[in-house]
Amino acid sequence: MTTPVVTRFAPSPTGFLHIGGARTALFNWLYARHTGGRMLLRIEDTDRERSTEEAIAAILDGLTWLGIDWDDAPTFQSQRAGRHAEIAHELLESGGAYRCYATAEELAEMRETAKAEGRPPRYDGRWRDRDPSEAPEGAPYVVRLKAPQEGSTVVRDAVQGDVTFPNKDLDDFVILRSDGSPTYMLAVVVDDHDMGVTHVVRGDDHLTNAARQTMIYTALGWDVPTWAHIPLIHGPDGAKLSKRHGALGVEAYRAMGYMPVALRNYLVRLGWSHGDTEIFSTEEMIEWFDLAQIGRSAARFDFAKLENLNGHYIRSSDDDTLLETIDALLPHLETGAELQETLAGPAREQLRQALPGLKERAKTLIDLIESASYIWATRPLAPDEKAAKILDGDARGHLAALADRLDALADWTAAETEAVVRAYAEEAELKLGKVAQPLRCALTGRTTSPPVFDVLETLGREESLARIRDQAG
RNA sequence: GCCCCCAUCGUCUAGCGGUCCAGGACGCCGCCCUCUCACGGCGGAAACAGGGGUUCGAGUCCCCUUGGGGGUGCCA
Repeated sequence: MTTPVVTRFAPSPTGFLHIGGARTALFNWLYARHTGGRMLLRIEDTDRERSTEEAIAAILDGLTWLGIDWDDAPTFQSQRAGRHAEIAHELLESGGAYRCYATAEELAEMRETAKAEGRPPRYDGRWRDRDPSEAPEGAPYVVRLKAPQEGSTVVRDAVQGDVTFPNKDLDDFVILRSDGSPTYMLAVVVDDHDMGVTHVVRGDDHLTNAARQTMIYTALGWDVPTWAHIPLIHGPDGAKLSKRHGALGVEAYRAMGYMPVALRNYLVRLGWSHGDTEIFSTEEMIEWFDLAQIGRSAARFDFAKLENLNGHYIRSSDDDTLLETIDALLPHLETGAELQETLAGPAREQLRQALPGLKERAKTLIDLIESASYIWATRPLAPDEKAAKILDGDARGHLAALADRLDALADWTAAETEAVVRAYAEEAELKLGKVAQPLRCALTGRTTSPPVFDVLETLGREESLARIRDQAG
């Protein structure tokens, strides 16, 4: 009989759910679902200064959007401070911890001397073995763990293997602050233990903490959970992910038009693999996910691949699903309200019908919406804004020049137009398609690029417009 | 500084001692399909960081170097 797996995702609500956190949550979720266990959610709001309600909402919203759910109500670490302190005092009584009266100045000095002497900056244990009677009367104190000084602590990690830390490198860290509040180190251990967490799946940056936490578990006589420290996600340049890169909240990805399935699929392949498989359904992910296949090296975030995946999911979504996805996205877009209104009318049906043709070339939902904008564009278009939206500045100029040439032909045919367009494109060293597409589509009566009418209208080419319409039948 | 981790195409990765003159995917480049773009199809360039070992045999195991990253708080 094996204990059912309990994982947890424990974000600190000091910002949004960033991409790394999202993947950590995903891995925890997949592992729990794979094993038939549970995934719990714990909000680590111990740092009252930096924790905000908005951040909590953003995190829950982000998880939900990604399709990650959790079992039971979320635990709020801040509400468990009493329990944390209780354990700290237990440790104090059992001799596993001690009171330290060193002041901030002393600590700073300690660090500086250590640095100057080329030693690692660690607490020197000055109160470790001192008699409590020596304590300054009524002075504030912190509680430090009486960490073993000899030997080593081994973190048995499901991803990293056994990682050994010499105990002499780990000092007597603080577990209870002078104001009686617990530090992260203590709080995590107590919470994970109380919540019955069996597997701690989190970022690589916590590996050293795992050693310290192991010490707490040991001092308490508790079972150490299975660790799984997953490699971090880096920016495209290999440096730690920052705002500069993709360390945006997941809501930013939503706003950029990425579908949750696509982001999830992208994320799961960052650091984890199942042979050569690239596309996973949710069921497949759950079925195949395992800690053993998680890689050990950091991965770089690559927008191009995400985009490709997104395009894949847009193409393979059926029209109704796509429509629903767009509906869900609209509230999160700046111009969404307007569009929502539009799509409540007949434009909705037009959009649905245009979708099969449109979705073939869209990389994001934003692309999709923009390429469909001819449906609800107000006519005649305001020259500068709307036209620019449809064609960029250069293309617009080229189109005008092209229209000039076409007008110069007395009675042009599709073939002639083709020739003129080709010649022009060659002279202007243009990608043929960019300029020619709208015209050619119009000539053949294709509607894949309806903007041509709008553009010609905008350019005031009434004559050209009439001809094209004629030609197109 | 000290401790820890990592290291296969530009990127994500497969590879768990021989079947690897290293496979897939994205991106890139050609060609095909085609009224354009896209989709799709076909093909191509592109990697085991370097050096020592171990072994009959190393991308795969060990060590060193180099290069990345993380940690080193009364933050989490």
